[in-house]
Amino acid sequence: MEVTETKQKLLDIAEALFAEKGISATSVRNIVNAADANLAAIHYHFGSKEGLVRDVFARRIEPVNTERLRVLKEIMTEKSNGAPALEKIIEAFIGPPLRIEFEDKERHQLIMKLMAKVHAENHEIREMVFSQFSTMMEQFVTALETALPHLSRIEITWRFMYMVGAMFMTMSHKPDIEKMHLKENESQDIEEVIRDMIPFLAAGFRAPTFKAVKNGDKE
Amino acid sequence: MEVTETKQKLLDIAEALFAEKGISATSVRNIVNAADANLAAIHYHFGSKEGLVRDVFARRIEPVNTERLRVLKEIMTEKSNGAPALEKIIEAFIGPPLRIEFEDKERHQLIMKLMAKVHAENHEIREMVFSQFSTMMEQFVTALETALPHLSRIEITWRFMYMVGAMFMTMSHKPDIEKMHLKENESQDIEEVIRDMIPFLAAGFRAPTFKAVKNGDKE
DNA sequence: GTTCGTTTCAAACAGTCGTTTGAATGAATC
DNA sequence: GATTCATTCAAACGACTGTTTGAAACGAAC
Repeated sequence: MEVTETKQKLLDIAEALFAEKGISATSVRNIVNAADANLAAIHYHFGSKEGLVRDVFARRIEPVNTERLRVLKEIMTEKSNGAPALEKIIEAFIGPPLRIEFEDKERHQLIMKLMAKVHAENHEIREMVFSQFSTMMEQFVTALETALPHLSRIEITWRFMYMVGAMFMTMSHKPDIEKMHLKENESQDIEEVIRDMIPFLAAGFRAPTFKAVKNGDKE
Repeated sequence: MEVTETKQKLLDIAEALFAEKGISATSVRNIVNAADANLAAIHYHFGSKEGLVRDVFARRIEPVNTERLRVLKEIMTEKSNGAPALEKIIEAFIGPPLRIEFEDKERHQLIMKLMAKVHAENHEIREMVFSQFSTMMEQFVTALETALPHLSRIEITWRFMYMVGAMFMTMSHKPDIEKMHLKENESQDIEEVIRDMIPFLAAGFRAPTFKAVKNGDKE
């Protein structure tokens, strides 16, 4: 269908430009020029620039969160032997967003930078992303509560946020780290990166709280 | 001196607006209006908007990094009994930026959000911040190498980035977490937050690598 | 009291911003 | 072949962007 071709192209190119320069620094003229489309195309297809921004994000976020919750549900039902494995919950959260590069090889860096950028741009976009995020987060925090009975809910929430931060850093700075430590144009396999994140995060989650250490608690 | 008053006011208000709306979404007219200054004031005092942006960041970043390195040096010289304490290195890194709110109570949230926002705005600002950051980071990674002999330099770099991510999340989402778990207008003491971050991060740093676990290594 | 250097001011510069308009296109339906 | 529909197009809208200008205001130094 030739109809959706322009729309698709606008989404793709807008995504790339947003990731590169930021949303408010990217003009609709930048986008339509790069997409070989007319200036009015964005308003025809998306109503406004904001509509385009919303669609750009929605297209990426929704499948990631759906996959996260699917895997989490799988883990929580199959935990026949007591508590669910902490490592599996972590993997269910950080795996899907980091792994999308394999469906979309060429522009994985762009998507990742874009996702990391959500936290800086405000508008209603941040609200939209956050509303989708917070309901999913609650389910993960609840799952983590069963795996980490020594932590209160607020303590788990804090540590969950640390995990989010680690994930974002990986998203936006994987190429920088590779540039520092690897040979030119060499790239670390994302599965390897995910595998190496998990021991760090799992050990962090399992760590006794400052309060527990102070009181000399065993667990 | 009445001279610097306007300049100071511009820096303060620009900082607040940048943190609130982002840099490229904040116009020089927004700033001078909020500061009750003339439109040309920014170009008179800073040469350009970009000069203002640079000064806004430099004013906050330099003292933080100086303090970080001062404390790190202190730790590394007093480690008479073998390896330096991992917890102290972590504290030297996350403490100073999180603690600046006590020097600047009213707008601590703004500063924090602004810092977290650096990673999204590109320009030469990101370069400037990153160049200041990377030399400091190298010194911390080197210090961590002595404290964590079981990790390679790239593994430490990755985990260091996770720590940076955790720090940024704390910077930009502390109020959100408080809103979720505390009574209205109640706020968590930043010293308490720092204290609770350290066990998480220290345990993460100490965690054996995936490779080590797979090979059945003891340490 | 006049000169000097610093700072502030109003006004205008050329561009760019997101958005709107109404006509032109082209393929599908009758 | 005419009609209908979604899509594209060039042109213009007013508002806003960062920057520049030259005059006005200011206190300090002589």
